[in-house]
Amino acid sequence: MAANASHRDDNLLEDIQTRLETLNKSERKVAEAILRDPSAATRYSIAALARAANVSEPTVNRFCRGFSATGFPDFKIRLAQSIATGTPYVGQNIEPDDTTAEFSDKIMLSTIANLDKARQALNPQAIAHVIDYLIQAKQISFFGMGGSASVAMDAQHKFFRFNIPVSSYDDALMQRMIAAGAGVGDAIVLISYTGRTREVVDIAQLARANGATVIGITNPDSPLAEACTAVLGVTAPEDTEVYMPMSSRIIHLTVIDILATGVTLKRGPDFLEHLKKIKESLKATRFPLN
Amino acid sequence: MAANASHRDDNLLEDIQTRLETLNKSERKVAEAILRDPSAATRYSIAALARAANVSEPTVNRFCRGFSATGFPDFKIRLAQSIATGTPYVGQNIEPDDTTAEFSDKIMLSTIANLDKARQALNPQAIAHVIDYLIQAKQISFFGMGGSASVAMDAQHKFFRFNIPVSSYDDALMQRMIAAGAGVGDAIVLISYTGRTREVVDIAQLARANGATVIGITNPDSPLAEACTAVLGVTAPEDTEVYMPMSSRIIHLTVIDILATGVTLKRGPDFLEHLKKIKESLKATRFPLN
DNA sequence: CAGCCATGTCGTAACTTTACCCAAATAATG
DNA sequence: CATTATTTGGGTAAAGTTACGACATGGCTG
Repeated sequence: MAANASHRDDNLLEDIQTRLETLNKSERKVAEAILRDPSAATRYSIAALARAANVSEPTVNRFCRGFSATGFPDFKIRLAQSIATGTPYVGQNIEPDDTTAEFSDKIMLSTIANLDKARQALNPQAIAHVIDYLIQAKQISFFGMGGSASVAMDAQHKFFRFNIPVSSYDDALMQRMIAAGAGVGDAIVLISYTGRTREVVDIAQLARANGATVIGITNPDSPLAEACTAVLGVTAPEDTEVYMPMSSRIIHLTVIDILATGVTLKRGPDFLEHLKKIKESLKATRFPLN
Repeated sequence: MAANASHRDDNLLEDIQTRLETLNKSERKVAEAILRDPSAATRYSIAALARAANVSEPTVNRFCRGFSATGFPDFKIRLAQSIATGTPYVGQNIEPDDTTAEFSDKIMLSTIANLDKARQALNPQAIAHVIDYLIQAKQISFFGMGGSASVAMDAQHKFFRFNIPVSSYDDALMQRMIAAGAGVGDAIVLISYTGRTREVVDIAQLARANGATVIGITNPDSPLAEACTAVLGVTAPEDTEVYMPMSSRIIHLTVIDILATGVTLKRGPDFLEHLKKIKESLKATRFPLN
């Protein structure tokens, strides 16, 4: 896992994109040639790329060095990895005249990219702590409003399989009532994209004052994060683009998956039998596979 | 977008792993040398790799050709992509004694891998059709049961912003009632992981018999898929592993994102104003940024 | 108009690939 | 069963590419 971590964080293509402005004339030509068709660039020789960019070979070489590669071949390897990480459309927004194939791909890729960013930002220690809290809880409530309501509901559905009492609420009043009645031994998981919704922060403070364990799946530097016993930070991807959907829901869901898996693992092997029974119980409702 | 699709599906590292048995003595030495440290292999020259594997340079070259590369440099590029595509753990299941960091990473990576598979399998034409159906609909209902209930709910939340009447149901009886009362001009979107739940198939047939447009987001070869007017196939990733969560929900959600975006785009620029207003309306509920 | 930075030309070194050859293993035949 | 074809696996060496460094030139700035 650590082995290739070093290559992970430097998304070369993104770098090229952002540094485009700061480059001088001929290096920009190289950058543009690469961005025009990044995957083709990985197949070019230095001579071919030089020709495509209308510059000389050493210029290409210097360009590569500028991006802290030891030379052109090294640069190509890094570029190849960067492409595979899935960013032909890095930063490229959805345009009104995109074809269905284009915007579909952009959405998929940006979702993937965001998940990967979240993966890198993951804090295993914090996750381990939250799992411990959840295991100790006598009762768990998942709260989410607006777009996070469905995440809370999904969490309930997943945690339902452990035999702790679990509920989810998308209604502010219900949430407030639960928070008011909560106490030591109760865990409340608050899911919020921004972590800035007043109502949600209020509820967190109320529950915590009553002695409940309050867990936030939210933006790490937000009022909500401060109000929680433990926080799983999901740095919100920028929401500047009109058409781009929020991928935060999807990251939140994946975090829920991780928590549920963590709880399952801690429960030990005898618990697996219980899970299998639940799975079996669904078979009767289905058409058999041929 | 199509440009790099060709390289996408061939996971070289996996290939090497599986074909290891079928290789002859010295080619196996090469394979082993690569597998010993794949990311280091991308930095080797052909001579260095030959030395590491105790074979001659042409042997390495022949090995590369065996994996349908045009030569060693091409092979290295493909290897680099294969590593970046994120296969430290792909295929590797979660083990009971995994650390938090390990299983978290595995879940993230497998989710990403599944999303990428879905991306490749995407059928833009089918998506375009479904978008057309949704735009023409006078009313849209999203149906999902069990784990898909939250997906349906999320879809409702997203489509709510377009000013068509939208609802979502996770209750079989309600779904049946809606299906019974549906008619031409109504669109019903059924979300199901397996596509084999009897109840869901029934409902699809009922709604369709009444003239409603029935859209399935489900497994393409399933009874449900056959009962629908249009299907967005999401080939279900294998569900063999006990600990691994189903990533199908996440794929379904992303498909919902794509549909919602498609509808937004078709609605044209004046509609963006409407969306902005909705966004603005939420500001009052939040703590300001600083 | 002097100096410096940006860019290109050319030659060389490193690397990859091809062509050729030998050895071992396998199959075939007397 | 032995001996000889034949195929397969793999290495050596030379030819062909590709990339890199040193140096030269041209354009821009002060």
